[in-house]
Amino acid sequence: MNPSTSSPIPDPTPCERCPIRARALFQVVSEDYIREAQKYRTGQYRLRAREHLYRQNEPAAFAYTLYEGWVLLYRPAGDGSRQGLRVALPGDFIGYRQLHIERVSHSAMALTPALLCGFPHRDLEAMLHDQPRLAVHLANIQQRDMASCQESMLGLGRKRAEGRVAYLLLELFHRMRLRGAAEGNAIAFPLTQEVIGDLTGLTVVHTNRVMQRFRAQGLLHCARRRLEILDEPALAAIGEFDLRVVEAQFGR
Amino acid sequence: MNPSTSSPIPDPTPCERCPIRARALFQVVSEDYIREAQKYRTGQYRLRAREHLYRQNEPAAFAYTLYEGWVLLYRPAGDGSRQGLRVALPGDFIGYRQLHIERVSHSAMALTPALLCGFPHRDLEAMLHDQPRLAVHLANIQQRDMASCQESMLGLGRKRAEGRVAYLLLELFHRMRLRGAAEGNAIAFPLTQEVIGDLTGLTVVHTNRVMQRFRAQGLLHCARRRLEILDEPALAAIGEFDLRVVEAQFGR
DNA sequence: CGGGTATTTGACGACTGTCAACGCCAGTGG
DNA sequence: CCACTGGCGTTGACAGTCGTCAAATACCCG
Repeated sequence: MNPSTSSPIPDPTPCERCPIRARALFQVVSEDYIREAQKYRTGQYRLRAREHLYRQNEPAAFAYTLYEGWVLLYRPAGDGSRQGLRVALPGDFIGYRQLHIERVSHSAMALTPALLCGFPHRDLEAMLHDQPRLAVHLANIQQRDMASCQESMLGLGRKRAEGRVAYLLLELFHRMRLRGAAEGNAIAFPLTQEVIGDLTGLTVVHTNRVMQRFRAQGLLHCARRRLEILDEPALAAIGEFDLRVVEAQFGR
Repeated sequence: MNPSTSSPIPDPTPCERCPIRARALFQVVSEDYIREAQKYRTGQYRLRAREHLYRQNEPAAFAYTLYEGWVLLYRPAGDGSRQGLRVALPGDFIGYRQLHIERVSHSAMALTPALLCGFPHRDLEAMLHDQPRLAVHLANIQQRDMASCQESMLGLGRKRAEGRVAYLLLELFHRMRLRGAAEGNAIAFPLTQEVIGDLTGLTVVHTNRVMQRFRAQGLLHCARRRLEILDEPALAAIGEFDLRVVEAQFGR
């Protein structure tokens, strides 16, 4: 559980003005408005691997755009385990929460060194009022997350271990591919089997057995923080993975 | 699976102008605006129990406010089973989907006779532009649904059968109670054990065994479409149910 | 009263978790 | 260069939760 010794609030260090356009959220807002707002409101944050961006029940002050690295969003469970909710990849929008409500419902931990742009909720709300298009876009982002969340519920409730793992791996592979980060049929892949287990509702031990079966059947090759998809049709069948759905959700 | 014989599109019959204020979504919009918009845009729909409001992959044209009855939102699974996503109760907002994207990701079926207010997506989008407060409010509704969805993921991935069922029953009881629809520690409860199984990722048979154990232990009494909570503390412990969380999400 | 729907029961087995231990590998420090 | 350390992956034995199949019973509504 949350160690009471360490500060619950991570210590991201805001740096110079964020150099990148916060693609995920602000792409629909006029450039002028962004420039105006970001000039004094946006900070840049760096996290080391395993560092938390925020934790459940913290008063959340910022929303973020992930620029570099992978971040795990998860819900801590009562017994000390955790349920992975989503893996945020570069370009993703993180940490929006109900306006006027104090606390975040989940935790966010960097899986790799990560670079993020932060934006205060307070200002975000103001921008929503000034820029209706932004609000519509935000609603769409949320709706996309929602569809992904429902897909996960289907997996957790109705698929067996192999199906859940196969789906997760293919989803991550294609999300990376869609942002041009694949090398052929391989991607950089920083997830440990423990994290895969967290995301699929499995134990490490069982995750390991599934991965080994996949490897033995020549479906994939996963080692040294790289994942190579060797037999996508087979994996897609096992995981009931539909590329068109993922492209519609995460493609653009 | 979906019987190819019956029309995939249900046949809701729009009636006279919706007499109720669409509380869930439009409560923040000026009364004048609502009157203006609803005068010619909103229709009323009636469903019988088991009738579908819409089905997955249908081109969705409407969003709805549920006025009377219970509606099950679910994702059909490949093997003909289904994963329940959420139970919509009177007052809930249903069916918003990504603007500009054609198809709904899930299905919605009435569990009881139901009465709904429909609102075309096209007009909703226009209203979002005109009424920024509405957009913020919509984002909040979505965020609330998102938190509920994450809670479900935690349950499906990390709790065992008894915990999932206990949580579901308490959640539904308190959601009904919060809208004044409880009689003491009992509510009208139209869910069959099959639907409970759909929502908790269990089979009917196992759901039945869990329910019987609860009954044998004197934790609840469930029969004749009524649910009575006899030992809430025990159920809350089993389901890791936190009333404050649910009140924060569904209260108001 | 009859037919369909919902609940219940039993036997059986598979999937997955638990516990405990071992091995591999990279980074670190001597 | 080597020993040490911690993280991660791997293995085996075993238990139990939960699914499957099949059938009987209870309930509801026309």
